[in-house]
Amino acid sequence: MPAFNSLPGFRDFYPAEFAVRAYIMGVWREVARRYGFEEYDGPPLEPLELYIEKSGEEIVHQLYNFEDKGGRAVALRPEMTPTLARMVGARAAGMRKPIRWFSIPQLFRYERTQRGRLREHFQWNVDILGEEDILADAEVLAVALDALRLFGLGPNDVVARVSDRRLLERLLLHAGVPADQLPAAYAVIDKLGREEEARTREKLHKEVGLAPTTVDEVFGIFEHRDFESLARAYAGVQGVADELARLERYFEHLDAMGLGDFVVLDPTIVRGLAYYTGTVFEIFDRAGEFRAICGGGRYDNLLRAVSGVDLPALGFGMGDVVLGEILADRKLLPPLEPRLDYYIVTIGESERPLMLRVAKRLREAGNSVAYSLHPSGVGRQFKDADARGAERVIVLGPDEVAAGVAVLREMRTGEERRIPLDELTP
RNA sequence: GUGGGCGUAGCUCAGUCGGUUAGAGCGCCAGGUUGUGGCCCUGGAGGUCGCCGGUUCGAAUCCGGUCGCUCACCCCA
Repeated sequence: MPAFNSLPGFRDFYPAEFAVRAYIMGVWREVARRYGFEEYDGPPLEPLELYIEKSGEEIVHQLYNFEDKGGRAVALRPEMTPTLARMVGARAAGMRKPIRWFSIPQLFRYERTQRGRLREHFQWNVDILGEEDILADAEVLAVALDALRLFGLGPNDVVARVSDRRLLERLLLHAGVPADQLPAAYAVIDKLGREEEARTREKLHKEVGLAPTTVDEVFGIFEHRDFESLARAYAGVQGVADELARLERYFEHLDAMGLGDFVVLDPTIVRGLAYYTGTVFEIFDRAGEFRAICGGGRYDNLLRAVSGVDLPALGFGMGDVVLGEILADRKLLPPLEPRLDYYIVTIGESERPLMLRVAKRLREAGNSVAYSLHPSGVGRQFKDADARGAERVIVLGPDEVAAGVAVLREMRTGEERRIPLDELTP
């Protein structure tokens, strides 16, 4: 038994696990690049106030927070958006809009671990700041969906459920929910689908203070799951027609990007975070086996709250834990074995200086090269080459050196040929 | 915070109506094979059976406690 283990909810990344992590992050970076996003990062430790300001005191219970030696209340970042808002807010005046940034921070939260939830994870954050047009909303969702496509997940595997808090606000007000009870109502509605309807009804009544008839009205909203139905029922309500029209454009944009099959309208999606103000979405596996893969939306007021700069913004977070589980479950992780371009086998110790010169030359040309670090039998060296995934083996022995050549073996086919030594050495 | 399940080799697990020295497969190391990998054969290293205590002539096995992992609930960025 080892004397120490990693802390609960924290992962060791042995090479096999690190290869998965690197693959996932590689796809994230590639898709961000394709959409023209720039990478940034911030401090993993931030002032505790940065999170309390936005989400309330109770969030402290899920934070890794402590007082530093200078007496500051600090916290390990539980999410990236406040840091982003702080950074952009500080320099917003001089930055060309819209700002398209992404980051892959490691985030922390102190919670009981369970499937898909650890105490740390890496989360791909993609955000657009300084753009009000609904095309920005579609663009952000497209980035998330395109990444999932590149991982090999199609519209039969995953679905983005989309809604808009502005629309829901109009509908809830119409149903009779008091304006000052909207945040509480959002919090309860966010649970729909995760708990029984009777319980949600009870909470709306007892915790939000809605009359039973109002609760019925609220549930009436969620019986409509498409534009036509919503429009028929509520088009006459103040503002609803405009909100529906904007959401329809959102869907049209995604359709034009070839992503229409991934997206459905779902008025019950509100997201747990308090700061969302417009479109909101969550991406799930269609089978419903896993937690949400990705969630995001528009938060037009957060920058003003954090930095005093008024800048519309939106974005999403996609974690590596749930995504990794789904990719493993669907067998979509590519082979991630170690590999080498060359392995150099020597017959005797006298060839080792030549071996090192050859390796230097090959490495300078960009190849990965390895060899035994101690004298060893030829058979053993070949075993080592095979185990390390060498594509080619170069054999250096007295016969070859005397003839001024080396043997080059293609490990996949077993084909061997002799090549002049001066093609391998400076 | 609540409840269920599980802790035996690096990994996956067997072994538990208490009974010599705790096993297998895979992996690892080495040899068979100082000039050619995968397959095969042989050998080896590697365990305080999670920990503490109790019952007993005797505990991996039974009992109590504890820690850890895990699943679900709660919560959820």
